[in-house]
Amino acid sequence: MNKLPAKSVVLIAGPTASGKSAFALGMARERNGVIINADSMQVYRELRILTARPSGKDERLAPHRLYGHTSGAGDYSVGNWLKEATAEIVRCWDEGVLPIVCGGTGLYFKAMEQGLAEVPSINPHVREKWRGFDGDIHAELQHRDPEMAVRLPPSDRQRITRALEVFDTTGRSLLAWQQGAKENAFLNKINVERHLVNVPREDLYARAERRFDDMLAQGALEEVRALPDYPDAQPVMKAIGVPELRAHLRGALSLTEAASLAKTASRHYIKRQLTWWRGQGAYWTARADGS
RNA sequence: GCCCAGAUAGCUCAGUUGGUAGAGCAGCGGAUUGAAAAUCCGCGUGUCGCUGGUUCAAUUCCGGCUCUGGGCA
Repeated sequence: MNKLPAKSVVLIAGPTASGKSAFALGMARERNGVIINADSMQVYRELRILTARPSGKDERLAPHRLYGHTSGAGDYSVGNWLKEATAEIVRCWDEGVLPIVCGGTGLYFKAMEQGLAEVPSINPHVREKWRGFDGDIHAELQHRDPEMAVRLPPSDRQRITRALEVFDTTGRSLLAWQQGAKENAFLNKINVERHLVNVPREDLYARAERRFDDMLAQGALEEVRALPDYPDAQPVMKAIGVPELRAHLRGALSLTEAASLAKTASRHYIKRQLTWWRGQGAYWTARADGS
């Protein structure tokens, strides 16, 4: 592969258990690169085994950034990631090394490629108010922000909550905020090399299932036992395997049942990732030159 | 060997007072702009165990058989 012009970035995306981390590692070694994490769960320091974070050995073979660098106690999300990841990319350029963004969180890549609405941070009080709201949340949105309400099914509490907290703290519809997102896309004028690591679905399923057993053998259960008792709503608590193993630790499930449920959750996740990338055809499938 | 209860979608089961059947889970498709490993939407034809009989019509009623639980010997 040829050396890319000065301001360039490599993006490596793909479903979980596709082998993208190894691919990124090989590339980083060959091309003097730095690997920047684009996985929403691998950022949490509490979960190394369960999120299949690169090992200490891998980290010694090439520089890795944004892996296990934050606590699950916080409220990390796309906005934080985009800010940190772009800072890391710029730093790579300054140092003359190749930034390789690698991960499986489609939304993170989308935010980097297409921009993210610059919504001010939400007042914690307002956030709490809506997350804990007990009544007809969709009716509340309908009342304040009918435009968003039409776009969201009453069952999608998460997005409705977001729309409400944005409207409540900014006085503007989330829709209005989202309109301006495109212009600030970070990768607009940058040389981008894309790789979509693809593996047949059956293989992904089989690998993910085997990998979960490996995780257990490596001490995933201890990792979950050591996890502080954060509220269930914290993203870390939703990592695949955490709810299942916690249920086992509290005696509600046998280890076998917990493992089986976690494997099912992995399959669901892989399926959603495949759907995501299929849908991103315009940005990826056409431009990715594969592995 | 006898008695009882089951046998319906890949799995767990519901149901049809006789007019060929439906939920949950799994699976598949889709959406996706600050919780995204999250959140949400859509998709259900399967010899209703086999075989005779009654009936215009049986998965549903009756008989026999097979298998699976449980009980009695």
